[in-house]
Amino acid sequence: MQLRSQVEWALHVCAVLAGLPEGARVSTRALAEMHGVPKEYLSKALQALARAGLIEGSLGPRGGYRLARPAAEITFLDMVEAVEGRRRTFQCAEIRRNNPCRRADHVDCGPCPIARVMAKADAAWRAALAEESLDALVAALGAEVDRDLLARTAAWLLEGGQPSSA
Amino acid sequence: MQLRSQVEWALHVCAVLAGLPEGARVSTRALAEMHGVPKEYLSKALQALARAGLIEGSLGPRGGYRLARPAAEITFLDMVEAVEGRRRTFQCAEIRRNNPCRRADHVDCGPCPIARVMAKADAAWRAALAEESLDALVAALGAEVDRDLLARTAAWLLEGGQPSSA
DNA sequence: CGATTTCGGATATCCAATATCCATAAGGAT
DNA sequence: ATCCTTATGGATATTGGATATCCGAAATCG
Repeated sequence: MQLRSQVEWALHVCAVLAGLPEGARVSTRALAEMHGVPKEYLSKALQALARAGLIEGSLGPRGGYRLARPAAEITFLDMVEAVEGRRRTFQCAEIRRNNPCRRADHVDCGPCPIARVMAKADAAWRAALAEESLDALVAALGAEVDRDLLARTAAWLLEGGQPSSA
Repeated sequence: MQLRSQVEWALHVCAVLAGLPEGARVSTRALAEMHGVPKEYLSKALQALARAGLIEGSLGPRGGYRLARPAAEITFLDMVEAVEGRRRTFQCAEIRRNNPCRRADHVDCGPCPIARVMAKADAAWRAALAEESLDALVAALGAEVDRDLLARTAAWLLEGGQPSSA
């Protein structure tokens, strides 16, 4: 049970966007080059984030993506679910119904107790993700990462990154 | 991000075994018929549970599986990890290292803050699973499921289930 | 011995994740 | 107006893991 690699990309991209001056846009190409991932495929993750209302893109030269709302109002859960979807990690197939000892008219009293436990664990995972906001992440990065590197990276992104030929 | 269907099977199988008289064995065939799943494939899940020391199989006629230790000492986490493995749901690929703005000699101060958050959520999920024991599940089933159905199913299993031809 | 059952390797099948390509629409620069 | 840049979204490989089946070997029981 692995999260898609797109989730990791999305989280890093949002962290980058949140660390830039408000309203600044960055192109998919620059984001892809920065993280060393395929541009066309990263684009799908960005589209998912945009559909979820977390970021917004604009067309044309100097176009690109920026956050659609303040980083304080974006949680890890928002970002993960935007890319990964909201389906629970455990999907109950109700195999208890296959028991040949059941009468044809048997009715279950309630949801499968096994599924209930798994759903509780799933909820705990999502709750932990919902507790962490994007701006807290940016604060942590600001405290831990070399300031010069952050500044150079921001400048590089705002210039559009290296043209793909260089 | 979906758990394998084998996880669901394993949980149901353990619940069944825990509900039987101590030491009673049930064959893979009976378990597969009861749950309506392919015998040979279910067998793989049972082997994983056995490798993890949760159940133990025995060869020969009247052979089969039984719990390897008391249901009170088996948690959902034990069962899930036995089948699904212990790899974290989020695998950090360290894509921050791909940033072209980095100096060649750059050294990170600590683990990727993004991975830290994801690991915390993963830990919350596992903690929730570790809190639920197999015997609590059996108790819940005993309280919720029709007593007659439980008794009929147990008898059916101990008799080896329907021969596959019937 | 013969029937039953687990064990584990080999193999086939299926599907979602991964990855690429392209036509289209739209915005900015000149 | 025209050209370049960029996001959008559909179509289409490619890949790897999950799913599923088969079979020989070993062990056990009657």
